[in-house]
Amino acid sequence: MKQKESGCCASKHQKMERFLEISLLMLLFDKKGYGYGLIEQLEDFGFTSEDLNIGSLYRSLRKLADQGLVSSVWEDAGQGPKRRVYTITAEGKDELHNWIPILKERKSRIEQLIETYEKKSSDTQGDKK
Amino acid sequence: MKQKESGCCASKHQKMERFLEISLLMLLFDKKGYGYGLIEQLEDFGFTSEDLNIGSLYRSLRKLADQGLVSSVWEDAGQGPKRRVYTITAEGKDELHNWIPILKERKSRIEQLIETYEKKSSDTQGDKK
DNA sequence: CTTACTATATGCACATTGAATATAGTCATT
DNA sequence: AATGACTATATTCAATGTGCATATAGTAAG
Repeated sequence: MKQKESGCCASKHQKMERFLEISLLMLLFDKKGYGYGLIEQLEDFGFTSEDLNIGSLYRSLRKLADQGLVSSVWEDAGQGPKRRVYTITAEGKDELHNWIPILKERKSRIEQLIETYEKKSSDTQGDKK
Repeated sequence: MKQKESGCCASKHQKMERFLEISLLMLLFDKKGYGYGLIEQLEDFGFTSEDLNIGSLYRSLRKLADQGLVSSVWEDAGQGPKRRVYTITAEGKDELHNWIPILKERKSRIEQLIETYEKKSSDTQGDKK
């Protein structure tokens, strides 16, 4: 039967690629932000300049906008070029809310993998080496 | 500087696609297994028949074999067709070992997202609705 | 004017993925 | 031994996702 595209958190498959999108929604949850400026804020979620690609960032923001999860306006920054400033929508907040249980499940799956490894590797501790 | 392809856990980017590969290595850690039979064992790690694709499974096993992380032989099952039975190699065990800290980091990143959400959503609890 | 920086956006080649399909041996029934 | 159901492995294909490089352009400093 599958859960089909139920509007929320579409895509039954648990892809980690979406981690960036979720992180962006999280950052925008309580205050607006713009692409370039969000980069350093993403460090709070473990993104480093090495593994964060600027192109992917802008594409993700566009994708979120296309889905209606954020809205954007051009704002004059006073200093430097204008910025496309993003604000989360009510739909975006719903989407984020719906992602939480999925994140929790994913977390427990990772936990189980770690626990399984620790159990298995201690069982074979008396091996060679 | 980046960590480059340091032999272990190659690919600096934390892709969740590899979750299947890691799960397979985990299952093969202490006993051999074959493709079709591993499917139900994967349920222990949260894979369901809906989100597990048989084609991806065989491709992952082949990929692991290409990397030298598992080896395979054809075995007569007594019942039914022959099976390509996989066994983890020493390199495969090393790879799995090296993945553990990465899994732990990933887990803590997810935890932080969840905690951040719970904090933020409680801050705005007095909103509408 | 030119250089450096901020900021957004796009093009392209490549990798991953799900779904469908292919291949083929085995088993039970007739 | 012919049929059909099932086990088991493997491959093709189209769609999507990705990193990297590059394009575009406004602003600031000299």
